[in-house]
Amino acid sequence: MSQLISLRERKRTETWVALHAAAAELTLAHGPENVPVEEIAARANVSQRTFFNYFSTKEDAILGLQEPFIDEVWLDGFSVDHDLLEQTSRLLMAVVHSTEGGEPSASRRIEVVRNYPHLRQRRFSYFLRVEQLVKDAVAERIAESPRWQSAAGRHSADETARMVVLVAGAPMRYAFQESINEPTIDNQYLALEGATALLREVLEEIR
Amino acid sequence: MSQLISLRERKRTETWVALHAAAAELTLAHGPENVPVEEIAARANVSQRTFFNYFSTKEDAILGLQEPFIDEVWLDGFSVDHDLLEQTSRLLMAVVHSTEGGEPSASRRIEVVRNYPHLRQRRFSYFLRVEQLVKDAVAERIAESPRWQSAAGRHSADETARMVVLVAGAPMRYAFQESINEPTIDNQYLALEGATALLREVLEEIR
DNA sequence: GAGAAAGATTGCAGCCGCTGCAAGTTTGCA
DNA sequence: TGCAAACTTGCAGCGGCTGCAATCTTTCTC
Repeated sequence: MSQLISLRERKRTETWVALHAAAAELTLAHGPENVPVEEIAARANVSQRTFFNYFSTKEDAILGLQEPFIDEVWLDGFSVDHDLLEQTSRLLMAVVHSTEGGEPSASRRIEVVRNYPHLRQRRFSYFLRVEQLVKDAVAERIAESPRWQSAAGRHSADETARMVVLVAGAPMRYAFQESINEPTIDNQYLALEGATALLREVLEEIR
Repeated sequence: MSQLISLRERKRTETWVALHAAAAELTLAHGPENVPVEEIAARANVSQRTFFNYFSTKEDAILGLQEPFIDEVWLDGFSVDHDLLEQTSRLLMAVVHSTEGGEPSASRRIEVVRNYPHLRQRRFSYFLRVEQLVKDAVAERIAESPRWQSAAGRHSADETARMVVLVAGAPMRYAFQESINEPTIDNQYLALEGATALLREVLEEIR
């Protein structure tokens, strides 16, 4: 009864973490090009073959990326009729935050991403998958909302949701970049606050 | 006097085109995984080694990507005081359009991108570089504009420009996706028109 | 128009990321 | 305790990509 999760499962996440940590640390020390997968695996006490059972790519290991998912809980207070922009923005952030893992790895990841543009790109293209996931969730809600059915007119829920996510994603992209440029801002949520405000200002001004 | 460009230069772009064409065609025929670089090079009558003198990556060759740049001409009518959103959007499109080359390769590229998600991601991350380029151009203009100096208040020109590009980039990302989903729309400019309109509607509704 | 300089192409040898397979080991469950 | 499912591992191999040094082609200069 003490073990809510099986030994197997525990072991698995353990080596996952070990591999990610090893990959990130070695990368920070020597640069991604100078760190063979073999070395990463060795540092985590597994074979090279096992490494590729956990990550399909060396870059994924360095960044500690895993399949994004949406926890139903995050959708609890979610209403498309109120502050849709900010809510969607937060939902995006929640997904990224959960799959990227908070913990000490956060600052490590930021430093990695800051130093190596190639990895930055990888992270952004990971964000694309997240956006798609969120888009589907939002589209579903919009489709159910009476308000949007009349309002959005000739556009489908999916089309509208896609655009909403694109706009709502802007603060998050911005926050990504901000955390790269502004090392002192560790907490990306902070950057996100500022970005959302800035977004509103820009939209106001652009009108 | 007949040769405004040197023979060397002509030859170079010739084999560039040949390589890109070979890569794209073979990919459409057999899928990117089943097309070794050796085969692409052979079809373009060059050695494999030469291939890598032209493209740093097989994927780049398939998509025909090259370093993005901003032609000064495109900035002629550009004013940050009027329709900034649409103008920036068009600037983004101009850059992408010029570097991706119009010609017959356009429809080929769309098909490639539609069929292979991995290449789609590559194209998107290419778009990131374009955005950064455009951001710098816009930031410069904003910095010079009296209107923005008073308006944007506590944000720097660079910050503001970054956000503007992010929002203005939304229709373009949307158009990318649209051209993927809606095969009949060959001309991405058309998709862009619709996307910009949709963006305005969404912004209106979201308020 | 000859010869030097600059640029492009090529083969070769080799590193390393990544994969499929088949055998071995560990964990979960009845 | 014994079987099934999950996980690890070694091995052999493909193929993308690189540096290097030799050769060939275009351009420049006088």
